[in-house]
Amino acid sequence: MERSPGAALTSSPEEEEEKAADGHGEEAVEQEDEEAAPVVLKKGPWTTAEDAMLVDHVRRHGEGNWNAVQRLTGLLRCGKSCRLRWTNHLRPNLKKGSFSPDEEILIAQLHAQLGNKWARMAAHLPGRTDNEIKNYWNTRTKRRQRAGLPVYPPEVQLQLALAKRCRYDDFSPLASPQLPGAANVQALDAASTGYTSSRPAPLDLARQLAATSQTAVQFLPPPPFSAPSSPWAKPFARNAQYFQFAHSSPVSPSTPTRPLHPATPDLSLGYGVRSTDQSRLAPLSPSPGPRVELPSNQFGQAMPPTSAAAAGGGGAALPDHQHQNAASLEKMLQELHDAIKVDPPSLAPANGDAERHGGGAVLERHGGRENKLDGQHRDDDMGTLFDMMIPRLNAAETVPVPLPPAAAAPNHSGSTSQHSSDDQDPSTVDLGVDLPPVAGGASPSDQDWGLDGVCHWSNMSRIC
DNA sequence: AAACAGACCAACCGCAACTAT
DNA sequence: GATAGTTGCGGTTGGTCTGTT
Repeated sequence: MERSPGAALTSSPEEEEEKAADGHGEEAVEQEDEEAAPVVLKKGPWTTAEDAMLVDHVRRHGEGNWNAVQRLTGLLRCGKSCRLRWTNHLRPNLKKGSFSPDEEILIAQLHAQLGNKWARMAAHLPGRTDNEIKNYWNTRTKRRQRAGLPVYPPEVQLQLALAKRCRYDDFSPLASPQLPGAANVQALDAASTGYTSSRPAPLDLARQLAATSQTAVQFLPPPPFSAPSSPWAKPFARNAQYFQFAHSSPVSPSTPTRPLHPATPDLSLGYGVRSTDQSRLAPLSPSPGPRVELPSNQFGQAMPPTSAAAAGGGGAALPDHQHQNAASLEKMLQELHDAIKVDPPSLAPANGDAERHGGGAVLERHGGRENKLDGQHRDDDMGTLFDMMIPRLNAAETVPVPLPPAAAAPNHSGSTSQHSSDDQDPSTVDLGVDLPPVAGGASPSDQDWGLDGVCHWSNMSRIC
């Protein structure tokens, strides 16, 4: 193990650059090595001269053997630091700049599937580093949590809800056939990364649900990078509009576009809620392999029940597409009711389309089984799902729906820390659905989302 | 203009897995 | 198999930038 000996050198970058330029030749370091003198390694920001030395070293010797860099070049950096610098800043084909909207969506999906597996996520985002993704995610989740906004975009929330509904034990014996054309991150993960649990990741279950029931929850590739606006970091009203667009360019080689399934209802909930079948939501989980890693869920705090409403930016003056979204949600909810065979709370008028979906049998079978957990979780799950969806319906249809108290259990850990992440029981995965205190008679939707623009990212700083 | 807060970013630290001896 | 060295990963920290008061 390498430990940084001694105190870090503290001087200005200019000074360090000068030192690096004229002071640290190979001879000097070799001399030090011969004398076995302790080398005080430098810490802190890299100078351009150091970068040049490192680049030159990699050009000559290739990547790897990072501890030799200091020995061969005289660079007063530990191997770990060199590797980090190269990986995060110097290696070619790095993509700098802010994340595109589609990258943001993909990150959310990957995080929902993988948890805080930044390196694995980075593998699906060419040119991006794990550190970059990690910083991005932590910053935005912290901001969103503070604002009481959902951590995940609605489409991912829905998949999580489905996954939560379908407990692991219910599905573990089932095969998980790949959906048609589902070349995706999961396939890559399953093939190239190690899963460490014997149970499938939560989002696997949504896929299994989709495959088992004929309700066909479809998971499609993420949107391309050429979106005109950020669907997540921008006001949701605009998001919904954006996701009405049709795209075709692939995100990356690992997330190719795929043919759309013509007979598949769209369950993408907000980000891609369309009355058509054009959801591009990527498959979020591979077929359960021999080892399945459960996603860490470090977000103990849940989302407000109105989170889904944000996707549509619903409000008194709903644009047409948002009405469509609401109708689509309504239909989706009805389908889920039918599929899971749980009486929903009184909602908007039932949609007759729901009965044409024949997913109920299988789901009923699973839902009817006694779970390891107490029987309440079933209601909790549905409540969670309803909570995500109903407020949005409320916003669109002004149908008041009482929120199940079970889903209102807040968890205000308020931290994005990893401490609770990896050991959390995935069967109790928090969907990020939280119920902030609702004051007065206004609905959460009206209070929290869209109607007055408080959900806009630009307003975040003022919320708290 | 100054103070402050938040966002963003780069880098470090500790740990674990992997590999070579 | 044991040990040391190396690499990779994830969490955290601290500095800088930017917007707000």
